Amino acid sequence: MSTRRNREPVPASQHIPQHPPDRLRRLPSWLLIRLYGPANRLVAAAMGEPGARADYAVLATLDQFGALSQAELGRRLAVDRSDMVALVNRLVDDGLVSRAPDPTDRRRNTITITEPGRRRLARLDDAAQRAQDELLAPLSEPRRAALLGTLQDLVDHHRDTAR
Amino acid sequence: MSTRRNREPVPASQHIPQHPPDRLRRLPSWLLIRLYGPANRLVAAAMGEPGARADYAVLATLDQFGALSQAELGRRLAVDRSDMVALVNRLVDDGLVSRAPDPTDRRRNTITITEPGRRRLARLDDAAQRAQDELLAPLSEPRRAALLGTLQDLVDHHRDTAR
DNA sequence: CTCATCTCAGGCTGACTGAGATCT
DNA sequence: CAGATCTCAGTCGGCCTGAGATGA
Repeated sequence: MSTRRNREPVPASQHIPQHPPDRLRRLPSWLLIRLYGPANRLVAAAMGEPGARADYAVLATLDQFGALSQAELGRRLAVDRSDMVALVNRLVDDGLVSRAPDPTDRRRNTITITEPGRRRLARLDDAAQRAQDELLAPLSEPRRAALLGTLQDLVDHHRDTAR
Repeated sequence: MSTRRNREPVPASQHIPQHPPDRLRRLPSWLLIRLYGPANRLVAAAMGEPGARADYAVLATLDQFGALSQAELGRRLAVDRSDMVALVNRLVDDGLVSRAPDPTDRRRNTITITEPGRRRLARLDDAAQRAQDELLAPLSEPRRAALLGTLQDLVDHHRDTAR
């Protein structure tokens, strides 16, 4: 086990890049967790307003699948039922979706995307794409494609497993 | 723009897998953010105690680089200076590291790994490896290697960029 | 009766900010 | 003086639990 006690010469000003230990650099879980921050920051910055990432997820889901209940939105996005209430509240207040009781099952709220919601979705699409370019900047096209496929397989595998 | 209004036949009990929209499935940032949870859970479960992941990171860093200041620990691990205080406090209380003022620069605390700390590090090494196997379960060896290299490049690229 | 849905209230953690004291 | 370090206090968002009301 490599326990070096040598004191490296430590310069006064410490703004040279400082590497993490090899153990962590070789740990996929650590790298994934470590990338959460940058991914989050870049997307948030590209989209402007706070909470826009969650808006984007809901609007994209409604655009593709049509009107859904809050519970199904939560299942598709892995968002807690409890947080979905507040999220949909905000979207309704902003006029991006509408909420109406489902006539066929009166427990449910049917959430529908509105015209302003679609316009916002289109703008957020652009922001999302810009963020990807920054996030993946050091990667060639083939490596981006390989990464995408691998991440999809991991998410699929842990969709049920998780929780 | 694909706005389908067709009501899919919705069975009463909804425990069939529900996919996220294609927009998100093709978004590396979303996939990365989405994998934070599973990665975190698996590592935490394998390591047992809560906070063990952070312990592991600090102990691995001290083992490889020798005694470091809290600030440099924070830089190498991308942990906030403020959170590092509480983290080191806990490690000191558990006897896994020792904290002493640096004689050459009295602003700094020199953090050193202890013998019990090294034993805990070895145990956490095993737990970390087990967690990787679960996390990467659906991937072949070559794909795991490719993923590792890609994630390393991304982390390296955003080490300075981030923040 | 069981189960699903929506809602609210609240806890917990990780990431972060601001400010102050100390020291180089 | 500027800048680095350590510490505390506190905010904010994501994630999660529990419980109640309503309805299938």
